[in-house]
Amino acid sequence: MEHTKKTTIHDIAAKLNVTASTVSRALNGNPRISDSTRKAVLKTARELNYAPNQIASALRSGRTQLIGMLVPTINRSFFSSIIRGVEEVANSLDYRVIVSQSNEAFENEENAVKAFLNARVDGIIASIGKNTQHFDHYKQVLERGLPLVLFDRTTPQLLTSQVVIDDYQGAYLATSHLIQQGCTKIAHFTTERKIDIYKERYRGYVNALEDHGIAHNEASVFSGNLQLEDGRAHSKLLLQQPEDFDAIFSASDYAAMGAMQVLKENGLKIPEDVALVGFLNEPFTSFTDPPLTTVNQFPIEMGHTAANLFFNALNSEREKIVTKKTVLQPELIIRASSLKKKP
Amino acid sequence: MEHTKKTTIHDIAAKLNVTASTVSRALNGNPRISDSTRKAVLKTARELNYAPNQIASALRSGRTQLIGMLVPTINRSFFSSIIRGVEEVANSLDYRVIVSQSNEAFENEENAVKAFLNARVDGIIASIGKNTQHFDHYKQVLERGLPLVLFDRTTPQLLTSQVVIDDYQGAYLATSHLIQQGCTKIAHFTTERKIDIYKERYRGYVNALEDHGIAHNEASVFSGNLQLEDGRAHSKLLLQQPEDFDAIFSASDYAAMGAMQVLKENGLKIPEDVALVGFLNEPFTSFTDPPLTTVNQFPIEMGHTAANLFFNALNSEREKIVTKKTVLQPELIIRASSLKKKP
DNA sequence: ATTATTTGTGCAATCGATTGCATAAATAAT
DNA sequence: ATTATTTATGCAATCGATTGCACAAATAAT
Repeated sequence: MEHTKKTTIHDIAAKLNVTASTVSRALNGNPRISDSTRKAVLKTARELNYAPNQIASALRSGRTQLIGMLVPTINRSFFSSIIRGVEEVANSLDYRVIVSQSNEAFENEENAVKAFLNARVDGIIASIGKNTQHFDHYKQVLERGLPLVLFDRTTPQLLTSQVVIDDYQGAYLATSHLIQQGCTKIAHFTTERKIDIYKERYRGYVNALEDHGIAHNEASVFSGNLQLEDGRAHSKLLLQQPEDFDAIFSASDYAAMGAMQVLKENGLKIPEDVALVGFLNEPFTSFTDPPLTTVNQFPIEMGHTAANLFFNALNSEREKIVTKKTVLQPELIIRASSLKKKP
Repeated sequence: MEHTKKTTIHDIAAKLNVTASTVSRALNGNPRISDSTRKAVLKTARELNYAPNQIASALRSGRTQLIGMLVPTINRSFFSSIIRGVEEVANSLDYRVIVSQSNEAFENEENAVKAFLNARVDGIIASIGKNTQHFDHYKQVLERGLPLVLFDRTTPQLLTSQVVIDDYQGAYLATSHLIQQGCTKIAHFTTERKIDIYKERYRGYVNALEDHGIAHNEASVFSGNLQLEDGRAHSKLLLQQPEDFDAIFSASDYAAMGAMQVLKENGLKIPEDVALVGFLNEPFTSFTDPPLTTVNQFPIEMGHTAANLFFNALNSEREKIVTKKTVLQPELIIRASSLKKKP
């Protein structure tokens, strides 16, 4: 099969009896090209169905129009929505997004960043893995003068732009809501992991209790991996404890779901006997019975913000890169699992 | 800030008093290089922290190690899982994946393919949008001799490798299962859209009924957009109809979920009064009450398969590209929503 | 010992677009 | 009419790696 040979600026140049330089300048809007030449070039380019070879352009100019995007897991709603958000902004500016996943493995994370650098991406947008040991690979990115934007899972050890949601505020809203619904004995599911976001949620929970004059009892806080099974296990313990409880605020929707299952299995009514609030607005939360109250993190908007920060950094003078930490406000989505009073 | 200048093969060459050609050959395992030189080159490369400039390599060799991947929507579990699957295989072979989404808009689809070609990807893996008007943009890909793999939403109009699941079989399994559970009046939710996969599911439904000697009644088939609201609407109609029904097989989990809601709102018990089966194994299906029986499409495996077909095409002689249609077998995941008899 | 073959490197062109510098032609200034 | 300036284009190097061809040195064959 005869492959359509791709047209280059040289083909256009030959047809018009000018040089490739002239064509290149005409196509790039260089003002030193006469109107007549420019029009002729554009016309011929269209006729020959010219498409620029971005690889050649990238080699010469040093800009590939590629963004490397690293997430722990591609097929988790939160992350895929962020990718979506980044893609939307990037594509509108004629940038493309390369995705890689770390699967929470430090080695994968290092390799992905290296691969991005070898592919000569113009910068990186990433969420740090749970098992990250150090940040040397990210520092290399910064040393090369490339924009680096961290989202959701960030670190103060890197001086670079970041986007997070206000986890404290989300937890505070969630807990306050439960209190407003008349709950006073509110358990909390969290994790030991040293990731800031969970500490912040814990802090929001504690502060909301205190601000409403409720003594916070450390026996009501359960630590695990925040998966469905953890939520189930914590709930069983709760049921065995002598202390009563009338609500659970879980730092993850999955663990909240585990709680919902166990509570229902034990004949407890939600929200009448126990009110339930999760975190993250996983897609399934609107389909549980009852639907689960949760905290929306606006992942698509987070993606937009990350992309905007990226392009800010990209377009600023290297010396003047403004590193900016953007904190998005979460939203409490109130559903039946916590709604004891009719509003 | 001083940016670490990237080392090139010329730096290595200079240090060893050889030429760049020799270095290039040594690094690429060309057999015409002596062992001693090769070792020296590798050693120096390591010392200088050399990383190849893939852009330069791509320009010369014509291979970018990039795969363009086009999906309708990035943040839908099915598609993000396929992306995940493709990414896993691609990364293990040192290829990177660029993702774009069409949002089901034909124009976006065309633009994405063009952008991929301009970025000089080595090939494309795509799922056709619902509103695709023609396939010229895909034909261009093939004319350039680039591998093109279609998954899930494919078309016989393009002679290229494809991966689909056996929708007919999935529907047949689902319907047969309902019959085995004792159901005889089984409604079906489908869509008018001219996409093969839904026709196949419809066919599987009808054939399963006939094979079990159950007359198929067109009044039990409801057509819509297969979203939650459609499922709700269809179910309300079903309840108003004089004919009785004891099961619903929905071609989508969302519509099945809508049915579950309406049935429960009307005091019907699932599965005792009406058994329910969906399709796609959306993540939420295991969290509904009762959990929803559905058909698993193995999206990650589908991504693996798509990637493998891609690399097969890439590595075969252009003249001999074997276009292969792979049909994956789906799995019926039986959950409480359809389990009337204890097994 | 002479010719043929193999082995290891170098030379230089190439991939396609970009860009600093030079230069011819056209226009403006004196 | 001559010089200065502007305008439009060409020349050639460059980005970094790859590769066909040439060629000297080393080894094998006669």
